Amino acid sequence: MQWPPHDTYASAPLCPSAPAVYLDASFSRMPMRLSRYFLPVMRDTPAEAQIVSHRLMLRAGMIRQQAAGIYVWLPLGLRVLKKIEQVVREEQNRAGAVEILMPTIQSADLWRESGRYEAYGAEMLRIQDRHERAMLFGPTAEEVVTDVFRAFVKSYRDLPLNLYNIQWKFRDEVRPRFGVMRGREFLMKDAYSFDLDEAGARAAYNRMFVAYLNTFARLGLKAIPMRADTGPIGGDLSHEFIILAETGESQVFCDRDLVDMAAPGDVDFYGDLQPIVDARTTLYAATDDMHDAAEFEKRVPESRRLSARGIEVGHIFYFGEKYSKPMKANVMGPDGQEKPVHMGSYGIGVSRLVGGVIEASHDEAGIIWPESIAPFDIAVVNLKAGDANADAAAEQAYAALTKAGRDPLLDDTDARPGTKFSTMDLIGAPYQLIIGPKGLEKGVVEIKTRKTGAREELSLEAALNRLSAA
RNA sequence: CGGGGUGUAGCUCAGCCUGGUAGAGCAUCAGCUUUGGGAGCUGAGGGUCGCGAGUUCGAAUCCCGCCGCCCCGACCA
Repeated sequence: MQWPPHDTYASAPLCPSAPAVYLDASFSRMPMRLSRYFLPVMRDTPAEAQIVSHRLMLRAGMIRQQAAGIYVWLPLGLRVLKKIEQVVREEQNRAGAVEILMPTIQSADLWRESGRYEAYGAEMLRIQDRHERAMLFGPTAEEVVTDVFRAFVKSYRDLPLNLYNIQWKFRDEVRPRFGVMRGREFLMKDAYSFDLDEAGARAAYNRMFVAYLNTFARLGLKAIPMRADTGPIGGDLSHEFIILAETGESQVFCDRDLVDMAAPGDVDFYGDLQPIVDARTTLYAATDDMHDAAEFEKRVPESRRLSARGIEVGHIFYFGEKYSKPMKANVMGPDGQEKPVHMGSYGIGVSRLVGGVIEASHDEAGIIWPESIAPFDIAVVNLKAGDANADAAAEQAYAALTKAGRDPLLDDTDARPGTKFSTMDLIGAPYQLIIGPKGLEKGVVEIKTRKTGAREELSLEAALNRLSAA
């Protein structure tokens, strides 16, 4: 096939209707008009979906199941996924972690070194390449990152180091369910810290702990760190971050005071983070497998005892020399002695969070996105496409909001008003700017706040000022 | 992996028990009428009834095998 000359691409806009300024690979801003978009919403609820996030993601045209626990991400879902990914990335970077990208397909040999090739059960998807070499679709990446580390880092002077990646993983769950909340293929942020000793590792752990608080807060979630099982390693350095939702997978118990504890926000990640961590780990909080009813009642006054369902959205873990020792990831210490590096790993289920956010934020009509990750932040609804006044006002609004750096979706289709309202409520943009001929005759448009349902009539100019400023 | 379901039009489902030419609503397309919270009328298109092998004159329906998907449990980011 003959490819067009390169400058054909260079000169042609990727989408004829979209000025170059629209293009943004991070999806942080990509205004769209519905007539040119792909938004296959469904009125009926597919029978296979049981929980609300799964139902709403299917109905809103965010995903399509391709096989059990494996999904196609449709445009609307992909936008949210990318926006969550970007929030996670920014907070990892802020906490000093450095992004890499590791392969999805890994060599079995690495896993034999750590001993996990045999230890990992049927959840690991084992595959063979054409040379009959044993490969696998990575369920996690400790081995790969340890291999990277040992190849390049030899001295304590290069520590601390935290490498993370955001990559698709595969775990061949016996029973995938809850849509993307427990798929087999899932997008995960996994970070790996490397330190000279346990004290250094604890500081690394605290940085991720705080980064997680900030990350989930930016996603509009109240995430509570709960002590998790540390397994054979022991110690107190493992926490699951749990969001509360009625459909949560596990029962959790905690002190109510933890629920509304504010995120730390701007902190010095290389200062002392221990007080921040302590403030959130001294109060009682446990998942059912770690729960101690007697201790719960002893430590938490009855009025503050909270028993609820929770969804795990993050997990941080210190595991010391578990991988560095068998894989010989050693560093030279200041004392001239070579020793295995101390490691920790820190996961966030990025694709799971899409479902998790919906579980935590929806109503009968559909999804209610937090502004930070909404696929579109403003839905501009032209109630009567084809009406000259409505068209002009809607186009003006769309252009102004785009220019103001917002991320609007313009519904310029000729569907009926009721259909438009239902669709926009379903896909959950935080604000709807409703423009119709009747309002324009009176000189007003309407702003509807999705979360509260509050509507306000005001002039187009005032509406644009308000929505541009946010 | 144990237990229980289910598979019929894009979606939700009826028909299966008791075998006899494939159905409804929504969606799609055309036309007309409508137009501020999922419109109405008329017409049209759309299905190897999951796959395979049986029984039978005849199978969506009965028998056997396989596969997919869902739910409960165990397991899990």
